[in-house]
Order: sequence, then structure tokens, then C-alpha cells
Amino acid sequence: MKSGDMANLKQIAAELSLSVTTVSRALKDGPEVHPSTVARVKEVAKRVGYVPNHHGRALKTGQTLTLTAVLPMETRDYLSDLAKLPLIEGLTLAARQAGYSLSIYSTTPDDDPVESVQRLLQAHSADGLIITRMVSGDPRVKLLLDQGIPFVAFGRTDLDIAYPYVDIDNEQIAYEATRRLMDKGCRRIALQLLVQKDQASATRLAGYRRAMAEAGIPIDQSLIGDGTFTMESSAAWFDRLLASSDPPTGLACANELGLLGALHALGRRGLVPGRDVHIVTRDNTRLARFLPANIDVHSVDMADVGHKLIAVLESRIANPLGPVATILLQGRFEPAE
Amino acid sequence: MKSGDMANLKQIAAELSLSVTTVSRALKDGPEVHPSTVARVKEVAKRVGYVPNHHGRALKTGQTLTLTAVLPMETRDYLSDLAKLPLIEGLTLAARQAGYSLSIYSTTPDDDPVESVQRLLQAHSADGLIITRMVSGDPRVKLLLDQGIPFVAFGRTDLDIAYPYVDIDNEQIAYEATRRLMDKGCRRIALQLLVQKDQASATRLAGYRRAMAEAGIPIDQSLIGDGTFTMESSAAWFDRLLASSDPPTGLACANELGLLGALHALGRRGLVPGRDVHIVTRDNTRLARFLPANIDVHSVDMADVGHKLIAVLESRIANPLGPVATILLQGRFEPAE
DNA sequence: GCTTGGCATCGTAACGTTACCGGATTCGAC
DNA sequence: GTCGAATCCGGTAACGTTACGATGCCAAGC
Repeated sequence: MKSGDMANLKQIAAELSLSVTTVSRALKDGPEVHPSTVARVKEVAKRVGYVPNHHGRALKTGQTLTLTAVLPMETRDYLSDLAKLPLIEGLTLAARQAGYSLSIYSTTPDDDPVESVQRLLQAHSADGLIITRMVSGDPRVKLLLDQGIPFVAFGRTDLDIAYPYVDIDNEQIAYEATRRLMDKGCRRIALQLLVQKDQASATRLAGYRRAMAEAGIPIDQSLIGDGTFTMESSAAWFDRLLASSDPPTGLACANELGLLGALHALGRRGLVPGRDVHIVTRDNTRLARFLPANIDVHSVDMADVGHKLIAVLESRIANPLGPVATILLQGRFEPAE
Repeated sequence: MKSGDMANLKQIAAELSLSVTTVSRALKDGPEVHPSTVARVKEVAKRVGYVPNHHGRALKTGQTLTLTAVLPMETRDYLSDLAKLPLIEGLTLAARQAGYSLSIYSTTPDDDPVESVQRLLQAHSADGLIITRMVSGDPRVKLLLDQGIPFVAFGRTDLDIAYPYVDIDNEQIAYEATRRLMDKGCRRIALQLLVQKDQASATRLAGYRRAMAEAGIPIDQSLIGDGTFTMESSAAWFDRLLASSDPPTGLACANELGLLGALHALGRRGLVPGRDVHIVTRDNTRLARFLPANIDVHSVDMADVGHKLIAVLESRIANPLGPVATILLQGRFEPAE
């Protein structure tokens, strides 16, 4: 039907009076085929525009040459996480370079994460999975390890099992962010968290607590914002804090959208970052550099994270029983330009 | 290898002493199978966790149940286009709802767009293609029509051929943006364009020209910024304009990143939007609402664009020879909150 | 001359699915 | 009691690919 008839091995074989087997082997430079035959086969293959049929191969070999990334989409907001875009860019490009195509499986907040993964691995349509948004005791890890499905996680979790992951050292980053604010004289420091049960938020909180404990500052729970931040909710949350009787003098933002929301709240009150409230932020998209504000920034190259995820997954597929690779990305704060 | 042995039709058939054919038919509620048999088959299928093998089916039927979106990635910058994220979200969710999985094929600026499409359609790994970033006289349209591959384009082009597309009426939007700036008294109006050969930029320019011609204002080429805008280049471009002897009093931004760059240039000079320079912008991510500036905004729901693209593509796949569906999205400007 | 062994190639089967045709049983109608 | 039709099911082949064993051939060794 579509695109007329595609060239296949049988046609090439017929044209050269060879067997399908020989053609198949010649095209992958099998050592059992005479070099001159290889040359003839490749010439014809190129002429007729032969491209191996993905499904025939997948059916026979069990390899799909497809990787699937499970990404949560916050349909409540226009943008869930700006850093997801460079992550997707990195993932797709790295996958392509490695000879895989990348399929994206979006989950909505209504989807059960475990069920999603289960359906994916049953469908047998990918050689490997990339899972994100790890939660405490994430059940997907055990499930995937048990089933022997190659996977890599973006983020760690608090399980005793070894599994392959790439993660950003949120604990250290939050620690340094809090210290940075203390260095500027802040003692009432607000901490922005995105998702409550998120593993990233948990480690962020741990770094914050460590810095506060070292400085002997008691934790004020009202300064810790937990749960599902959007630009709107971030602005509303910080506005409430600013309106309180003892407002914060420092703020550690979780990401670009959280920062924009907080800046919005400040702007409406005529407050200026760096003067009235000190701000440090995560910003993986270099957005903060272009905001007219005096803000300290920590950034991670998310495209690079995508590349690393694919690399780890690739090695996992090549050697499913080998040692698990884990990558923990450190980072450093830089002051705004 | 992976995940042990998957349940297949043969196993279910053996367990029930039925033929593979009957099981296959029962699972799709074929009218030729006795209802009680259907029930028995479905019960066993559910128990053993049967999921149809994608590749077996694809090989037999020629249907892959996969859609591929060809998306350009500007690897030069961290973020190419923020609106791409909600677009991807809409595409993936709509594809899933329609029973397809969505594969993303990223192209770098080094890739030849035509060659990319050619490789994709030869690989026969998708039932339909979504192409974006249309250029003038886009050769991919003819190629895909000739090959009979179902596709939908995000954006129009200047060909005489009818083909399915979803597009935003950039001409009208740019026209209204220019008029809006004129209403505020601007006569020297700068126009931001993103990609030089882009079809979207061409229509934007046309709308700008129409508004300027109606007002009898001659076009000053130096006020039209063409080519590959990033936040950095946008800031540098607008800074140059502000430094000129006859700086613009109005600016129409192309998207969120262009806006951020321009705001940055203004901020460094101590200029204030709405007072020194009037600004209107495209903003499909509602980012501008959270910037402390007095800016007029035009927004389009990109997730909705994704849904519409999938819907058009779906109808195209269902009826390849039917009339081509085209959707042109209008929009309205709203002042900033 | 007969075997040995390496080389180049071939034939067959299989992956899981569905399309197509054919066969068996039942039932009502003449 | 025979016939046609309806209902339900089975067998075979095929999609395009690769794995595996088999086959023919020629040179070298005894």
C-alpha cells in the first residue's frame, strides 16, 4: 500500500541470482561471503534504495532498536519543567547516534507509574527504558530488575538494590545554595520544592537541613514549600511568605518556573532581588542569565544528562548482567553575570 | 532473553485446545467466533498477561501503530523554542489516546531535511509523519505526497499543492501586533524573526509589511531582524538597535526567548517596557505573564496544536485519498494582566 | 585416488501475527 | 431425507528477516 513496494532482500537476491541468506550476510559484511559478492550486493542495494525492514528484523532477533523514555507531563500547567526540553533533545540525539530511535511515553498525573511501565515492557516494543521522576522506594526498579529489562533511571531512590542511574547531586546543590544564602547574611531561608514525593525534592530538603543544622538555625516548616509547583503556585506561595509577619530574607528556587513565579511575587510588591531578598536558583536552561535580577545560579547541562542516560542504557543493553553504571553529576554555583 | 517468554497466541491456543486463528479472531471480537469461546479466550489472555506482539502484527499488516515527529533541535543554544515542549506533550498524549506511540526524530542544523524524511519513510517504521519548520517551496511535501505516505505539516508553505496541515495564522498575528504598536504611537517598529528561510517568519514579515503599508510607513530594513535567534543573539540584536541614532519605539517579539533577550537588552540600559519601548510578543507558554513588564501577548495553546496535528494525521491514515484537512488557528492579542 | 578441510553459497525453518479458503456441524425448509 | 445456509472453527501461507545446518567445490595432504 504505502510507498508502493519496498525493496527487500528477496528482490535483491533475485536480481543477482543469489540466495536471500547470502544477501543478508553480505549486507552486514559477514566474513563468509566473498568480497566481490559483497560489493555487488551493496551496489544493487544502494541502487534500489534498500532499507532493512524494521519489523522483520525485530521479529526474528527480538531487538527493536527502539528506546522508550517515560516522561511525566503536568497537564495542569502549560509547562511542567523547562529543563525537560533540552533533556529530550539530548536523549533523541544520543539515541540516534547510537542507532536507536527514541519513543516518548508521556504519563499524565492520572496514570499509575508502575502500571505504565508494566504495559510498556509487556508490549515488547523497546530494547530499553528510561524512567524519570523517581519516588521514594520506587517500585519500578524492582519490577524492571526482576523482569530483566534493561533500563536506566534519571534519579536515585532509597532502595538497597544496585541499579543503573544518572542523577544530579541535589543534596549538595541545595546545601551549597543554603550556605550561599547564609554567607549573604540570611537566616530565614525559604526552600522551594516541586513535587512532594519526588526523590529529587527529598534530597534537596536533606541538603537544606544539613546546612541549617550546621549553622544552628532551627527549621521553620512554614518556609518549606512542598508540592506541585507551577509558575502560578510558586508566585502565590512566595507571596504568602512575603506577607507573613516574619518574611524570609533568602530563597532557594527549585527551577526556572519556580524562579519566575517568585520574581513575579517580588515584583508586585516592589521588592528587588539581591537587595530585599537574596535568591539562588537551579536553572538548567540559562534562563536566569537573561532576567534583570541579581541571582545566583546553578546549572546542569540537561542535554548532557540525556547523552549520559543513553550511554548507560546502551552499556546495559550490551551487557545486561554486568556491573551497573551510576553517574552522579556534581555542580557549582555561579553568580549571575 | 528479556522478560522470559512472552505469552503469545500459540500458548493460549494450546491451553484451550483451539487454533491460533480462532484465538486471534476472538481477541478482536471477530463475529465468526462463538461468544462463549471469546470469553474463554479473553479470560486466559488476561491471566497470562498476553499483549500482542507489535512486530509480528506490523510485519503482517504493514501497520506499525507508530507516528514519528520530525523536530529540529537547535543544538547551538540550550533552548531552541520553549513552545516545543507543550507541543511534544500534546503530540505524545494525543498519539497515545489514538492508540499510537510517538517517536521523535531530532534533526540537527547539519541534517538535510529532505534526506531525513527520505530515510524515515524508507525505514517503514511509522504509519505517519509529522513535519515541522516548513520552508518556502518545501520539497518534503511533494516527496511525501508522491510516495503516498500519510503526513501532516505544522505550518504551510507556498506550494500550489493541497496537503494536510495545521498552522498558526502568523500573518494576521504579526499584522495585529504591528497595529497594536501603532495604536500606542509607535512608528519605528522593530520586527523580530527567528529563522530566515522559515515559512513562519515569511508570513510574519508579510503581516508586518501589510500593517506598515496601510499606515503609510516606509519599511526600514535595519529594523527587521532575520536569522536564528537565541536569547543571546536577540539581546545583542536589540541592543544594537537601541544604540543606533534613531532607535525603535516599538518591538514585536517572535517568541518567549526572543522576548527575554530583548528585555535583557532593555534592562541593561535602564529602559522600561511600556514606557520607553512598547512591546508585543508571541508567547505560547504564558511566560510573559510572569515577567515584571507591561507587555501585550499573543498566545496559542501548543498542546492543542499537538492534538490537532494528531487528529489530522489520523484521518489521513484512515483515508489516504480523502480530502486534505487543513486547520488555520487564529488568535487574539491580550494585554498583560 | 581418497580424504581432509576451508571456502562460498544455499535451503529450510522460525519469530508472531493475520488473511484467506476450506471443512465440519447444526438447523430449518422443501 | 436431502439440500442450502448459517455458524463456528482449523489449516496453510505469508509478511521480511536471520540462525542453523547442509551442500557443492576446489586445493592440499597422505
